[in-house]
Amino acid sequence: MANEEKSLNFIEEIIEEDIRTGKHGGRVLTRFPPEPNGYLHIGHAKSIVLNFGLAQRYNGKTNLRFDDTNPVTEETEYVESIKRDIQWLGYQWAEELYTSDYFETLYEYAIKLIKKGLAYVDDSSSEEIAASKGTPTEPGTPTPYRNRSAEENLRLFEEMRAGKYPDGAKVLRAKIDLASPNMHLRDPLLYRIKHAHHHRTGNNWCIYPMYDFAHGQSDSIEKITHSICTLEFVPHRPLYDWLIEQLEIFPSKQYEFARLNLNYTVMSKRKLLQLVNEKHVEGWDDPRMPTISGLRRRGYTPTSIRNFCERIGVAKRENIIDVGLLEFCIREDLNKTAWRRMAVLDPVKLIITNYPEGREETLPGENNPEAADGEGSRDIPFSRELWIEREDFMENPPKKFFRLGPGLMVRLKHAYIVTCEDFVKDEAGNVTEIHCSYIPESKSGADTSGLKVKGTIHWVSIPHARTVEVRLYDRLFNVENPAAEEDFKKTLNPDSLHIIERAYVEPDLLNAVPGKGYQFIRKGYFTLDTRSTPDAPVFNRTVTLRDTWAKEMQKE
RNA sequence: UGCCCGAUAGUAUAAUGGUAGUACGACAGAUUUUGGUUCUGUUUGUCUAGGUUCGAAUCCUGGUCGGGCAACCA
Repeated sequence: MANEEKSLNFIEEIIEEDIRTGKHGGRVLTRFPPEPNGYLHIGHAKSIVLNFGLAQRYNGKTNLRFDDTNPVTEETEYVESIKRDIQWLGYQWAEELYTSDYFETLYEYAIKLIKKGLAYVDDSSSEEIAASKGTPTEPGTPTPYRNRSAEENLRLFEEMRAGKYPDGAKVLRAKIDLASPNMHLRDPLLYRIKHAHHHRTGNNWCIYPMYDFAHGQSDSIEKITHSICTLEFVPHRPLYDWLIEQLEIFPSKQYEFARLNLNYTVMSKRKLLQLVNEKHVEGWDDPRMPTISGLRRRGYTPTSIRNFCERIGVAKRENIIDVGLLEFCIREDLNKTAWRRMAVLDPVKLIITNYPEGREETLPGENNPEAADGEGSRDIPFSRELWIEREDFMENPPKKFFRLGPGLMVRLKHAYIVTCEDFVKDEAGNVTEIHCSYIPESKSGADTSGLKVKGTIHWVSIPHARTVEVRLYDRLFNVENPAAEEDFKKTLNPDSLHIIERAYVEPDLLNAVPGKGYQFIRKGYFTLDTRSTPDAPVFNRTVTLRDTWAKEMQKE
């Protein structure tokens, strides 16, 4: 199995073939080209891992290029968040570039096209142009401006740049084929007028290139060898190639893969922005969001996200990945790295009747049972009165219930075996106290009792307990594919956030380090929230533990 | 009904004319001081109809189904 090679995805095959045939001298240069108009999400992570991963694998490099050709939606805040997220994922770009750096070159390219008679200024309105493009089954018709001379086009285009015309008055279009079966070849728009402030070029420009006249050209300027994008750009490829050919510039090639879709969430920036703007979530980094910053705040690790992106594969077929796979990846990582701690989220009091009042013990608890050396241990205070989880006691337990109930015996993790002898209920019928006796010879690490118990439960000593806030998250949407709904917001899960204001934790948890994952034994993985303070600690639940018992109970 | 892309277990993804495999899930069992982890086993698949071939998931043709394309968005 060690010599079994990992199979290649179709892009790796293309690259290996290119290297084999000596294309570009074996050079591999990819790019990650986000538009700075929103935060990166897990779908971008797939693209990042693909682009940067390919470069790493084939001894190449990856540029970070902000595709900032639409000044009205783009902001510096997004630039910063994008850079932070990429680095957090563990990648470093070769160069930080902006399409806006190429505005002058792009303008010259446009001039060249005009001079070749391959572009013209069109005075038609947006509606007129749309109408004249025809339909997929009917060819388009030329507008009255299609046959302007190169000289006139040159003059008009220069005037556009000079600011002589208002927004929408004129556009520059490529002159290709109004009857093309590919709508993108029906004289696509190249430049439009926007008297808008640009986050980098300020007010230097009032004309801005369209995606199709910017992306491929930028790839070419940077000498990108493999320009990898998502499937919706497949029909753009002939235009991508046409422009590079007519401009006679470096022949970058575009390859398309299927974007990531995850069930029970939405992935479009527009929809995510809507959730943020309409306050359905706390912000772009809300732990329920599929954004990189949301996942980070939730407690996901870069390793887990990278593993996820590698496991899902790369192909051209539409897909919807089960969010369970993402959860598997974070559990897999955290299981190996998270330190174990005890926390009681829904407390009920347990009194050890034969344990002397006022007596205390300090018990050792290994930090990480998955590590060979346990990664050391912390001290856990133990006493006569403990908080335990309410669900760990049942008045009338079913046969396979390996926890507490009248007469039942369990081990208190890292401590003693106790037997339940009695319990107290209030007038409403709620259990308020559970009375147990402990077996002194059963102390963890020095057990001479010879007893074997099926269940082990976690606990927190009441006099030593610290109080923290705990936030439990569930999926944001109740349906698998919210985007397919008429109104996706109607399928928001109203219970996606459950706040426990007072949970009891062992004292050492106050030493928790931001960014580190902790396993609350038997409850799940948690991490400090970014809004947590030493005076008011807040923990986010990253993911629950697998719970076969809960599944068993659900069957009945 | 113009053009383009795609179709392999529940979900993804391999097999590049020669044994349909892997991961996650599901199910069963073993281990376990976390009903966690780990380990073992089981289950489920080539959209369809033809054709080429000794042999087809793979090549060809027709069909079916899914997705995309007619923003002064990217």
